[in-house]
Amino acid sequence: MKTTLDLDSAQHQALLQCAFLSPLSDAARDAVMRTMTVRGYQTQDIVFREGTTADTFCCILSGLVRLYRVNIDGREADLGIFSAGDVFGECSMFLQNCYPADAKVAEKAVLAHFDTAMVFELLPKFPDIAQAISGILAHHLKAAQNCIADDRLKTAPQRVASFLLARCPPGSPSSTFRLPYQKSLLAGTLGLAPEALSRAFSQLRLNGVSIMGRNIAIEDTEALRQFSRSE
Amino acid sequence: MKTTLDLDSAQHQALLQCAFLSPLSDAARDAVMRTMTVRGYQTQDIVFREGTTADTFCCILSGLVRLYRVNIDGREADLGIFSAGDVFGECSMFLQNCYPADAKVAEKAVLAHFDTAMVFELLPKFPDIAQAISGILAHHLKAAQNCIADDRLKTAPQRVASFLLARCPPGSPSSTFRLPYQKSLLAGTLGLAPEALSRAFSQLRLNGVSIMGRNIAIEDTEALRQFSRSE
DNA sequence: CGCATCTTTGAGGAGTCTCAAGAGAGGTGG
DNA sequence: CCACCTCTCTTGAGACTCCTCAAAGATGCG
Repeated sequence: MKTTLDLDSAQHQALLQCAFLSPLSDAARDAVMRTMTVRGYQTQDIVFREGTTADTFCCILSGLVRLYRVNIDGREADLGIFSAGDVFGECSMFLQNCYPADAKVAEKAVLAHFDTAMVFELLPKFPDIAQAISGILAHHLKAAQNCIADDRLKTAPQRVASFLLARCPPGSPSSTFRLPYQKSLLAGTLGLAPEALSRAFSQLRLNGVSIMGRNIAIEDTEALRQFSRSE
Repeated sequence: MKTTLDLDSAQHQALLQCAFLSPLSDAARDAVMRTMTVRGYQTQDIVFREGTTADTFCCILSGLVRLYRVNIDGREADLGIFSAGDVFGECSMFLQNCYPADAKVAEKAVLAHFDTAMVFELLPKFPDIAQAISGILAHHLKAAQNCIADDRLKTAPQRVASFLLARCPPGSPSSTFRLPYQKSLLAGTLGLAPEALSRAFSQLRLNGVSIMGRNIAIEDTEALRQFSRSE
């Protein structure tokens, strides 16, 4: 394990509890950790670009990374935002070592890189590695399908409501929390222009949602859930 | 291998060349084939429903299957259409044995079912099985990401153009072929109302595409590719 | 405290959906 | 072989959602 940075305890925890490492046996974890490099990034740094050779895939130890596609005109479509403990870029391992999208740092980050080729070599010896990666892929796939379904079936305020409900503790009748990142980023992941997100929030005020800067208070989660499904 | 139906040679070929079985070693293939059941379906038959327990995942031997999500109002959003040789429902194996969408037969089909629990048991013994499934998941994920990006960056005519170009032999300056299924199904997979697809086709006539029923002729693939990326 | 960045609001327009009606294709039976 | 029926597809008109551009108002950082 080669680290060019000292990790704090939260970063260590993110690493060991991520969906890639946490299900592994000790032997498999040791083996993949030997292919690992840790690197720090500044906001706006490019982690990788679509179509380039995939040498590594990443686990986020801290910070935020945005995955997106770019148009020929330079317009961008967000595929997801990843935060501490998330794994991304792993699918390149099964796509001819080619990244299927761009990844850019959205907030100063520390990333653990695993060597794609070396981990691939380990698959036959440690069956639990492929299983862990399958689990990650399945969750990413389900998230992408959720995104497609929401884009096609829900209006902007309904999508925002779904997003907010996903970060309420399940079962609680009301909830208060802070948005995990700035609103323009959130707008992107929901497939909206920033102005549309702003207007969606205004409309949610009528449904018992208070917005003060990044702080959100939801009066009645059950009523909001109702709204998020049909108006 | 338990078959309740006789398979023709095309169905046999679809089975053996599918992304699940074709990369496997003989021993692994034999093992998973022992968990297999083959069943015939009529159009509109439900293969499985979102949220139900996933006993099996499927390989299509012939026919068409539509994967979609349903709204509380009954509105549907298509996640994909699968045809002979395609595998679907495999992600349930890593999602607590729970299907993430509905699957319905769109055209009279014969499906090979693999037992989810039994195949899962085989993963430690045959590492290539998890690897094959990872490959399928990665391709499904990339397709879903393509879908999100196209929905957000392209207009209806551009999405239709992309779809048509994807079924032209690569490198050919012009091309003629038949749509793989009826237009209302195609509209669904592109996230369009049937009327919008019809209007998109009208507009593509101005870009050198002839439409006669299901038969398509593309005059200049390169020009159409240009159009599909930016207007 | 001042500046840069992010967010909100307004107005206008592009794109797609819905509903409704007409045209076409494909299959069935006389 | 043709008339008929059904199903699919096309066309039109109007409404709605969301985007774009522009400017004003917050927010946060040095």
